[in-house]
Amino acid sequence: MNDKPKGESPKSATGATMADVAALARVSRAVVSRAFSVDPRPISPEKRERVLKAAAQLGYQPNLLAQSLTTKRTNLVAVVVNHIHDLSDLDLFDCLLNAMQSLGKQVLFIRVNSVDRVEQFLRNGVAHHVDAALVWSDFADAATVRQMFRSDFAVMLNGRPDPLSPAVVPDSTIGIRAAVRDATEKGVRTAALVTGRESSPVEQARIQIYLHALSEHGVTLVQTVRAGDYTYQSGYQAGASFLSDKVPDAVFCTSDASAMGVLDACRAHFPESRPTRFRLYGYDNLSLTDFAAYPISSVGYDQEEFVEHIARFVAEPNSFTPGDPPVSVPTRFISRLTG
Amino acid sequence: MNDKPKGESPKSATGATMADVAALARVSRAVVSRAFSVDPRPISPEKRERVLKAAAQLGYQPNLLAQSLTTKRTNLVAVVVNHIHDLSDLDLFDCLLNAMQSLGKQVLFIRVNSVDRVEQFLRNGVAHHVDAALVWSDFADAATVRQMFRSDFAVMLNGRPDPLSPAVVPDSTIGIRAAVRDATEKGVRTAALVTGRESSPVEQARIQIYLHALSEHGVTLVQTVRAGDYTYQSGYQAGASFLSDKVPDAVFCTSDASAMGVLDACRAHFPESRPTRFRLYGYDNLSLTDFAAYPISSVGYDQEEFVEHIARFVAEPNSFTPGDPPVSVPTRFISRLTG
DNA sequence: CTGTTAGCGCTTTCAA
DNA sequence: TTGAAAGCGCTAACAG
Repeated sequence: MNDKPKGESPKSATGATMADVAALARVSRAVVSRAFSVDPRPISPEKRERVLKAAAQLGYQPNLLAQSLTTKRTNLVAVVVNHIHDLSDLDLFDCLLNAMQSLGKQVLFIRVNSVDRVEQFLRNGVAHHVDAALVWSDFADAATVRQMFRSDFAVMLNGRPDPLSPAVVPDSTIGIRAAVRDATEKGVRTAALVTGRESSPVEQARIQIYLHALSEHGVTLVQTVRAGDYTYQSGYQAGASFLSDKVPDAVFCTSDASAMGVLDACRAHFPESRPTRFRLYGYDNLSLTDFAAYPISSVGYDQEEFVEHIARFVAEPNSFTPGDPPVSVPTRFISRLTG
Repeated sequence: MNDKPKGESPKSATGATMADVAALARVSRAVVSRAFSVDPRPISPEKRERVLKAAAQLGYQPNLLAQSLTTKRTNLVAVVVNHIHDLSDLDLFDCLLNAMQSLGKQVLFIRVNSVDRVEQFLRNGVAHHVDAALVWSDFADAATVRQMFRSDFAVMLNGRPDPLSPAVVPDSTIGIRAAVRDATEKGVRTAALVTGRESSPVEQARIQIYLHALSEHGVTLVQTVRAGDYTYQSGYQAGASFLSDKVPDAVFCTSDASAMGVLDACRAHFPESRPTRFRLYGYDNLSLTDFAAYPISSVGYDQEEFVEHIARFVAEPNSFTPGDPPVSVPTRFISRLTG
């Protein structure tokens, strides 16, 4: 109890500052700094004790913004997305948020649904000072991201790898091949492919893998339907293609959302719980495919595992060496009623 | 083109600073500050021109962290949630993110799925310095939030209003009454209520409104099923209650997710596309209820409108005066196949 | 309109 | 081990 701190009085509006604590504990500000430092710094136990006590008394909180001015580290991580409409995002982001927070990072969500927004963020915001940027949005390549955020550390998750940045990508090959194999084992000989937004590199790659897997297993691709984007609605429209007499043995969709649309479009005409005229395969393994109404066979990866890789890169940036190949997370085939 | 800036050379690692620009443009740092200020400050057009040009040349970006050290404003807004599992979140957060960014704010997502996490955030992070906290999580009251974030500006969206903080709440009454009225008009006399996590004040209030609306319309509540939380799975389990011969005329669920579960549970036994033995009403008006498989009559509010109110509070904190009542956003009833 | 001068709250040499 | 002092990058009076 120091009844007369000699520094200026704590301004409750702003919160107590280091100077207030230093005055109360009768030490220098430097000592306060050391007392709060995470890595060991020279300080006598008694003084540390005094400081901590004084801090508690004043309700002192180190100002991390001020801190970051000198340390150049903000404990902020940016998550850059096109939007968060996609159902698949929900499952992932909760997991991600949790992981980042466990690392002591706080997550800045940045939505860039068009390229012209990029400019806006260059002007605006604290975003420049994040420790790392986790990039889902495919609006930009790694180079752009690295300059957009002053951070030199971007983790690419948008299928646009870059030798200078770490990347994590699901390895669709395994899962898709398993799906196609499953189909052939059930007698599928012809197939249709329902694709999403083809400007996305991820989608491009996925399509190639399907094409390859199909030909590899001797399945003839008789039809390709561009469904516009990964939405239910686009899938529903695409579904109209499969109502005629002449339908392929199987329909592969590059997203579960589209597959759900296809399924419902068929149900609108033939009220079975699954399309009996063809087998249906989705992609993403949305938690929704566990709902009874959408028992869609799908391809997915372990999101915890995916996020773990990201977290590792964030926690130990040095675990990445320029030139390292993208980390790949295996996918697997999940069989459900439609497949 | 100044071929010899007289200040220190720009350190490309950190990025150019105000001093670099000032040197290049041959003005004082204060002038640079003014040139970049949003609100009008005295500066001659020529000098502003020179500064902007120099800045462009150097790729200078004002450091908003440093800025906030003096201005006490960070342009950061915290969104505090329990988690982002709920399907209803998806629709809302994208909208919110967009709105905040339009205001030039960046959004910090903070996930506090348990009360003990609060402590962690008190120690950690930049969160203390946000300009505003938008609170969905019901883990804490306004007072706690106000001290958790040093910000004195919290917007309560969790149904825990506080005289000192603005709040926005959906006015469930309108929509729920409309739903019940719709039911009675269709001959409903008895009803069951499927409830969610009752520790949530929002849920508590919602239940009361249902009870009131039911009795008001002369509908007898014959059964209440606690479905645990707002999930499909809990709804599915609850659905078992409605498979016997003796079922109520209508089942009201306090969330669409539960209603979807109830619907599928019934379908598992009676393969109609809607439960023919009772009418089914949900709540939230999830975009999923527009999917053909879940044509659930529901109660919802206009999310754009909801978010607009929030945005207004953030943009003009003074539009709130302590003691003001919560802003309420009307809900409406959306009739679909099941209702 | 402009430049000078203090800070904002904290970290980090560098002597003591 | 400690404290003084010099910044980090920027804003905000205050004279001129």
